[in-house]
Amino acid sequence: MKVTDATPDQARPQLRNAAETRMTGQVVMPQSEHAIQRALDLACRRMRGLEPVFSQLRSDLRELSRDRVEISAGKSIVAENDRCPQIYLMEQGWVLRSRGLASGRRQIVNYCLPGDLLCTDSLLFKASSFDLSARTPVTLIRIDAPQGAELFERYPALAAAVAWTAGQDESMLAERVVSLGRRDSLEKLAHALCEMRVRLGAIGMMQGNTIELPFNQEDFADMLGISVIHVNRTFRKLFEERIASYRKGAIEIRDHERLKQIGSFDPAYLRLD
Amino acid sequence: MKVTDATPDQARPQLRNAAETRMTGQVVMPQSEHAIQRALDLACRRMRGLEPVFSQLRSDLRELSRDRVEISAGKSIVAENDRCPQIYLMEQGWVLRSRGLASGRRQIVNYCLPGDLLCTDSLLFKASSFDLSARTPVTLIRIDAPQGAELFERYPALAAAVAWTAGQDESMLAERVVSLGRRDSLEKLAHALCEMRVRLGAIGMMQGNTIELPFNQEDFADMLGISVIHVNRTFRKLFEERIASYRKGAIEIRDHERLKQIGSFDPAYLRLD
DNA sequence: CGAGGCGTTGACACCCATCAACATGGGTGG
DNA sequence: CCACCCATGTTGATGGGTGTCAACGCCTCG
Repeated sequence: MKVTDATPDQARPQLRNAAETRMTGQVVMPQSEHAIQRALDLACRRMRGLEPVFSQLRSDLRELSRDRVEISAGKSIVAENDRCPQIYLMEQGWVLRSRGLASGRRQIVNYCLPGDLLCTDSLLFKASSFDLSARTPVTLIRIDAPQGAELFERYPALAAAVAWTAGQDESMLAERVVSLGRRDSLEKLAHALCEMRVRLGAIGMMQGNTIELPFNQEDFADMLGISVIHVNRTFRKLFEERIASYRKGAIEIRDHERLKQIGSFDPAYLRLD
Repeated sequence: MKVTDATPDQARPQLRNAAETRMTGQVVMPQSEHAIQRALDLACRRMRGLEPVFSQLRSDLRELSRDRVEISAGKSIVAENDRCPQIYLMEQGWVLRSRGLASGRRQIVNYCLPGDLLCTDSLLFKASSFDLSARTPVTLIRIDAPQGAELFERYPALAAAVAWTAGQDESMLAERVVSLGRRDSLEKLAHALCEMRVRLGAIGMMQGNTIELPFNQEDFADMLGISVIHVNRTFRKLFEERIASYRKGAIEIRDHERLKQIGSFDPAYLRLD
């Protein structure tokens, strides 16, 4: 299901009834200056190095922003091999990019957080080779950016932000390749937790030393490339060593230094400074 | 060692003596219209979808291209945590991007071929978190592109090419994440061979059904995240099934259909069409 | 109260890493 | 021309990390 098919008209009521929401999984809401402002602030926090064009970027995104879309948890935003004709700025929630294999296996490629640009590859390529879906209720701001060359000629600041996003994503994926290829399960988990701590911290979503997140152990399994049961064993090991403790919806980091050490974590690849 | 430290002056003789070459690992050569033309042709072959700006891209790259650098096999082009102040257009050879871990393990993140843009992230970020090194003798065309916002304002076509490269790299890395996370060794190897077949074919480097490449079995191990010995066993399995045969420096694909099927290979992610 | 999602634990099997030994071949130096 | 070395490939034995299967407990929600 593609979000963009849903509501071309903007005269629609702001909230539908619950039944309709459940069926379509989406609600369209009007533009909101406050929401755009907040998401833009988060986006700019991630993109140090683009400061010179921040004001231009803000005005570009304001000019191109359309309505907001609210997607209920579990719904797909863009399906594999599907075309997503525009980009989104994330306002709230967690989004997963994943691929399902014929054998039933699944691999989570990365996760997106408030302030991230979604579907940036739609501006350059035909179709997405991955599924993009809402892990929690998600709110997106629809951005009507022109595709291909026109984007780069007319909106250089936005183009820079798109390129920056692609570059940051590439850097994070490269690090994930290292984890999946050459770290054992304990190292993988430790590294992933360190990454979450920094990414969430950068957008003000850390609650002290606890990571609040909508991942169950199966999500960790599909992200780290190991089995659910082994995720459980690995969390237990971290718990026994008093390094971190898992409970449904939250992970408490007790010994951050050892966690960094186990995961050989160096935050440079996150490109946050 | 950074290539760029070597030869600020362009008055240097075209070829140094062999001893000097062996020491520094690099030779600087003058600009060559023919070389640029050839590399540009290969680059444009990869970037369908940017056709509208090809002529602009060609003139941008011609304007910004400086001398050529020849790097001998095994030398590092950019080291981990090092700064690479410019980008390169690959003319010849194979380049590996990899990361070494403290434990001695190594992970190859991706490989670059003629026509690829190198170090594109240097235009946006401070330092590289990976090592970039020549697997064969490599020839690069140095491109003096401005960094950050200036690039997007003054050279939109080149900026588009940089973004396109980042997007394509990201897509390939996402696919590698799937392989490393959720495919067993036979599937990983089959998928990697299919990918090589298509990528080399796209730039005219396939010799019929044989892939000529500078990878030994240890390189495959570090790319696929398995051990050397298991690479050997896996190649033997492919050989026994008459699907592919490995010999030093070349791999012959005998049954391409089964190879694609085993690796669940779909070339869409390569973004070549 | 039942059902289903999620977490936990144990038993067992298998994929793959590790270690060791040997084969092969190309390059180097005598 | 030969002896030697080193990189690379090949094969077997063994063990460990991890996957798979099964069962059970807890909690939430309808």
